[in-house]
Amino acid sequence: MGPIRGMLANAGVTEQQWRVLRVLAERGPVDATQIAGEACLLMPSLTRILQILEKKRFCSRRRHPTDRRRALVEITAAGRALIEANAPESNRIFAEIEAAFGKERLETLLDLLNDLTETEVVAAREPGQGTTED
Amino acid sequence: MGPIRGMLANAGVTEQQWRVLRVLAERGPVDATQIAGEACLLMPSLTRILQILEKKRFCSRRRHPTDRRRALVEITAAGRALIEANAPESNRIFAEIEAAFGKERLETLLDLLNDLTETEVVAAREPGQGTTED
DNA sequence: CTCTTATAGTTAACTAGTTAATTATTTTTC
DNA sequence: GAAAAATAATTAACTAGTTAACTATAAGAG
Repeated sequence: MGPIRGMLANAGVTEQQWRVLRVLAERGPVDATQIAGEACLLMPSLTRILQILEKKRFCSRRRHPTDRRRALVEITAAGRALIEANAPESNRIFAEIEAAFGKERLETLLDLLNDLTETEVVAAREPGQGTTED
Repeated sequence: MGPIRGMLANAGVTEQQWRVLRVLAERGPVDATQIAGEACLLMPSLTRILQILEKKRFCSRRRHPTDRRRALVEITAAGRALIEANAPESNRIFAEIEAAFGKERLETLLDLLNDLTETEVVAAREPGQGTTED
């Protein structure tokens, strides 16, 4: 992520803030839990990131109309401008990495990582005490 | 790393502290830069981790005999005891992951990750201005 | 030998990951 | 419909990643 981080540092946002902004740009107004899922963030991290993005005027929040527990988060014009200003360079860098590393190998890598995540959860169970299952 | 972290939490250390302790146990007295290299940590992180480990009496430091800039860090008996108490379970968990995920696939994954790290560095160079090279 | 440069390590400031506790609201159950 | 359980989000406390600035010591150049 080095090159991407450098570019984003110039734009004044971090990698995670950028990821959240992209979710907001693509999905329109969404609640925090959905952002967390799509941006791979835990809720406490997301809470802080949204506070920062709001302070920077890159997003705004309002109450969910029918469920007052939820927030509806929306990107602002400034946020969208930031995305549009940096998306080409971001895409260029990713394309360069993909080309240098090999598209197939990159896909293999991502597949393996996904599988490993699932594998670990299974391996996390303590052996020999399966009282509720089976 | 979930299962490992759970085990280490019981032992009162974090993943990174554990990694540093293992380097200390395997290498004997070493300077901080070498620990950072082997444990994949940046120096500022390592500085903090060593301070914590020292506070917990799991390691100690003294001056390097010929270079007073360097520290020589060494594991204590308590640190070694912690390693010995937890190494079997740690190895068991890793073996379980390896078995569930597949030894070959795990090796492939690690190889790909190493390659990607190197690839990214190359991709980081700005294109079109190679004045010093070529 | 002194001035410059490089190296080892620390500190500072900010951001994020992690777990647990907490608040507010909604849904379920009796 | 009220008590209990579940859910959305926040806060707190701690640890670590990251960059930059800084201190102390060592090595090299004149």
